[in-house]
Amino acid sequence: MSVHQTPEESRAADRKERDRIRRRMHILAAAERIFAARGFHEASIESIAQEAGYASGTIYLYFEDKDALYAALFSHKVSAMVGHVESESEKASEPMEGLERAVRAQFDFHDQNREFFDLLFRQRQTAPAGKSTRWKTVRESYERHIGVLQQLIERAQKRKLLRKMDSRHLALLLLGMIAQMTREAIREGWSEPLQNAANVVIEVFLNGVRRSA
Amino acid sequence: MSVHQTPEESRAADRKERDRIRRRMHILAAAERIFAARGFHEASIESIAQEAGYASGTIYLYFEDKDALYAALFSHKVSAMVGHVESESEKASEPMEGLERAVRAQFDFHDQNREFFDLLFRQRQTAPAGKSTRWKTVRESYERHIGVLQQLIERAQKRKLLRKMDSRHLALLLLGMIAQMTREAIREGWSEPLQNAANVVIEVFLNGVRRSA
Amino acid sequence: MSVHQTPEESRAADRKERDRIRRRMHILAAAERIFAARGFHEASIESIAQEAGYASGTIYLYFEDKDALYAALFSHKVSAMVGHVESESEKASEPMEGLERAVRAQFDFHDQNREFFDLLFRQRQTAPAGKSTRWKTVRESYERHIGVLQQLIERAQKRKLLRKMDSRHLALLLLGMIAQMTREAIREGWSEPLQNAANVVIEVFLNGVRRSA
Amino acid sequence: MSVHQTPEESRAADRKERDRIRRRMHILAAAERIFAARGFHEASIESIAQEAGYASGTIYLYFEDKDALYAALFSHKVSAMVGHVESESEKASEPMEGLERAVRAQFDFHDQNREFFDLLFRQRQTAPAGKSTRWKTVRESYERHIGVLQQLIERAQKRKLLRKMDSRHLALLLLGMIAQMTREAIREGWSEPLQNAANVVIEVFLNGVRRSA
DNA sequence: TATGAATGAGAGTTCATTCAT
DNA sequence: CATGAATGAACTCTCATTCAT
Repeated sequence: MSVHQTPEESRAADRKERDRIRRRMHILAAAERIFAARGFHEASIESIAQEAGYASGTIYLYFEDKDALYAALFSHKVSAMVGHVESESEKASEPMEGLERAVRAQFDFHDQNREFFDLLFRQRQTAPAGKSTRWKTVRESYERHIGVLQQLIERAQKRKLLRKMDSRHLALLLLGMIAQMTREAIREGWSEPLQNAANVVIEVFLNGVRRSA
Repeated sequence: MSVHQTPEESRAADRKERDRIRRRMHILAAAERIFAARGFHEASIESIAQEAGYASGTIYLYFEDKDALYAALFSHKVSAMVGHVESESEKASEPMEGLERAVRAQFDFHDQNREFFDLLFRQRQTAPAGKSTRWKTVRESYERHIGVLQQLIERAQKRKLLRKMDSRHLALLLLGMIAQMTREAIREGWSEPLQNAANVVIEVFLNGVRRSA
Repeated sequence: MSVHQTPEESRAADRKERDRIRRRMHILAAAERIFAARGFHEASIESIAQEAGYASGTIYLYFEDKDALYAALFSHKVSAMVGHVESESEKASEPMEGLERAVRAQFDFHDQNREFFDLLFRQRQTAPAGKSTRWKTVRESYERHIGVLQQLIERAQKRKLLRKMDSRHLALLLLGMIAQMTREAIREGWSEPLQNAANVVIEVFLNGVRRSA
Repeated sequence: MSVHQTPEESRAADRKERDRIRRRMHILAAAERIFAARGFHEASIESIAQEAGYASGTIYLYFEDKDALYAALFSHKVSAMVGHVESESEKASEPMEGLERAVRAQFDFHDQNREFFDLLFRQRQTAPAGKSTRWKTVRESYERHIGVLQQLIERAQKRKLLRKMDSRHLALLLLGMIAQMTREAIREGWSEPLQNAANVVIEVFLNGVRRSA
């Protein structure tokens, strides 16, 4: 009732909050498995709840509705991906290595989240009516992701390591190639990791396919 | 009732059949618009029928069920795309030109079918239970599509115009880049045609992005 | 336009009318096969029309709606059955023989119309709303049918050949036994004719099953 | 979540299960009224739900589909009938009394379930495609029902109380007479109980209708 | 007369969401 | 906090019926 809290109350509240977040993440993980396996519409709240070991009503204590759960999953995953790619690329001392690291990091991430990426690529591009704000953050994360690649490219261009072409276009092309290889891996059920695919993508992206005279 | 037909009867039957096919195509076109705008699940038969100017029951006179309509749309579109790309590439006298023509033809096609391609890339990779035969032809068309690019690449490799790399991988990378640019065009609502995007793709694919010393 | 007809016109009109009745009967025969095989709801107008060699719309030129067709079938069949049983029983010179002939005639009829009788016994006892007048005649035929048996029984009772029991009840019991044997024949797919069943029914009905001391 | 249950949990689970069964029975009772009044096809799930005081979707929490509800009703009723007839007949010390008790028990049961029996006799003899296992138990109950009568008859035959005739045929004839009287009671809206009808059936079955010299 | 394409009401069924316990 | 029974809107699909040809 009071806005003032004793230290104990505060600590208890903290723990409560932490517990709540942990349970939220637990549900999110269950949702990922189910959504990834079946897609948005074929995945029922009931099945997600079951996967998480809860009853269906409980989901609604942590997420406003099905779309919110879905959006939260995307938000979480895409953020993590950007973070991973960004931090990996920052380990490099020079832009070309950074670019290569970024591509490898991306494939890494895909490797560990194959089903999710199938979902990601299939994602409808337009948010359902009335839920657009919710998807804005996802969109922003995605933009930041492109931005990371774009910056690396631009830095390399400044150092005259890469040709002068529209950096956003180039970033998109890189992503397109990565996405396609991941989808192929899913489709064909590739068992080996995607580092080989990473090599091909980097090679083609940097040097093209034309036979040098 | 009779197995014998007068010429008139025959002609009348022909016209009936043609009419039927025309109406089918009309529904298919409506379905394309609705499916493309909303995706499979969000698109209701009712809305497709309305778009086509029919009552909902009428759809079922032309397609067995919703999935059949969806599959027919894919079958039709993907076949047309393969045909277009293939015939365009065959106009070329030598493989490198053929490859370029193929890429441009593909972008051409995307330009005229932007929404559909959004749908295509989002397409679930597994057919719904019990409808798998129906989707086999779609899958085969898609494979043939990759095959066309693959062959062009291989021919160029034989003439030592392209480097020796896995031709299927290269074909996939090309498609991945094309797909990504098309999605970007949809996402951003690009108004200009995609030929500029085609140039970038061809340039990067052939020469890579590394600045030659 | 004129209400007066020349003799030719009259004859032509007669033939037209006869043709119309022939086609009606043709449809009725097709309807019998389909209704008997599937029951009222599972039988579609389309399938009946097909069976008759017509298009579905044509059925409506001869019958007001599906229920009317169904009722007409019952009306026709039950009338025929009563007629057959009645005329057979009238060949007898004395009531007991008449009763036996009636039972045999009934089984005869069932034998030639097995599927239809399955339908008859399954028939809903209440007419659909708004169609009750149509079913009145069917009901009346059925009553007349019971009446025929009842009269035979009463005549035999008057001659002290049968015991004094409620004649309507006895008529119903006879019908009940016949019906049950026919249904069993349908259920089990008996191939031989039902005359053996007729013997059992007559024997039991007349003499009961108690072993005489 | 835990496999271990405290006694309270166990009791709570028991009550839950009992509640569930009670609600199932409640729906079954509503379904009986509606099905009996209208037949399978004319009875909508919506109307059954309404009769039970539920929304339509709720029905599906207790029964897989409409056919399952229908089959459950039959299963339940026919089992109860067999049980009732069997246990009544077993109260008798000798077969003839057993037979009489069986017939009376059957009429008893019909008296309390008139509408249902109208439905029972109208029941389609062939199960819908893909649902045949569900109907097998109903069929088996029905066979057991005939079997009970058959056994009583055979026992009486062994004691030379009844004549040597096919016992299954005799059982069927009994059932046929009972059914017919029940249907007549429904059709005519008899208000008095059916024990009078039972007397007639027993009398005719045992002694026949022929006037002894 | 006959056709059969088109209709649209109505059915069964699913499932996200709510809320009393 | 968690539950899961109940809800009811929304959807797909069927088919008796109509009517322009």
